[in-house]
Amino acid sequence: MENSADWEQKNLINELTQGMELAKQLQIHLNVTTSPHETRELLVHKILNSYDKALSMLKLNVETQQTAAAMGMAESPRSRSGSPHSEDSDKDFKDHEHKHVSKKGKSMVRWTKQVQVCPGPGLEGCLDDGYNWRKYGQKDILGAKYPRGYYRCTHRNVRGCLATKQIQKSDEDPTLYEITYRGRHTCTLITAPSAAAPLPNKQEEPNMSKQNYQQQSREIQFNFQTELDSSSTRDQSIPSLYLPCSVSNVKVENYVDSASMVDNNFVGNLYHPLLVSPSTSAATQMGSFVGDWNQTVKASGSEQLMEIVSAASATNSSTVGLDFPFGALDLFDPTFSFENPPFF
DNA sequence: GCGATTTGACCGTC
DNA sequence: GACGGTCAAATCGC
Repeated sequence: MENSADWEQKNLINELTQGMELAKQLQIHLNVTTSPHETRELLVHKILNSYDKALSMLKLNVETQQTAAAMGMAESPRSRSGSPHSEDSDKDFKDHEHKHVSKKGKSMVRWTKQVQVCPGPGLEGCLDDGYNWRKYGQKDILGAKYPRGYYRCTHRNVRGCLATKQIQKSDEDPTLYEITYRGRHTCTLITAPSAAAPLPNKQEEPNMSKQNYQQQSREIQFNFQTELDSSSTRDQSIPSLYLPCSVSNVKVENYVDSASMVDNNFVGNLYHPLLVSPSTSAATQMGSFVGDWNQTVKASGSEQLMEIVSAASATNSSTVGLDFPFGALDLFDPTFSFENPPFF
């Protein structure tokens, strides 16, 4: 077992190192204006593949450990659960869900993101994170001027996606929203692109029409899924999508969740439409994780990419945990920071 | 009619 | 007991 672990670790280091080298190459190509677009894309694909492999290794490892640990996991179902075996997928799921709910606060991945929205029409669109959210409650919070909205993933009933989020408007600045994400989207792991199509809910509808957004998101997700599934495919262009107009500050409040890490799919989350833009590819964003976790990367416009890549290249960390729960975490926010680095 | 939202009530945690 | 989180019936909108 010990040898096997060493071997896996070496492979992991190799993949991560390779990813870093590729990121460096990409950086060079980005500095050269004459560099063909295809070359950059190719590098992006390679980086993605490299990190995908690394992630798979990590996941496999974690999964093995967690499966054993989960065997003896205590259950604390809530009293209000209905019949355990119902034809209704909703009820069926709820019963399952109640076994996790009581542990949610402590064990689920939770992170907060502050979003400064742009005033004017389509304001709520800035809050969009690309996922389908359904509001299930609203509550006045003690000491808060504005009520807190509770949202869960639309695919919760059908696919058991446990992701939820809370939106709280700031007291001081009404244009500032604090969005707390809990859990991660498992719907994006199981589903075909059409099923996981991100679509802003009514309150967060962006300027783009609902239909267009949905279609575009589906295409993007599909394209990227295809890309990684078949690394030989090189000639597909990277789809583009607008980025939110928000300025965010992200805090990971409770990173390590062994249970959710098991099904964590970082690469899958990279298909997230908002994680894709012409100027900032998912791969280069991944590079930012290789850097110092205490570092706050601040960048804007085209400089953003370079700084993030630099952060990746400047650090020689090969033991970085890449199993991120940041499904909906907006890695493209011009400003993001992590408190309590989740690793090391 | 169906899906999403609202809102009062319930439950668990501290 | 207070508070936050969730449920579920009622309501709304397409």
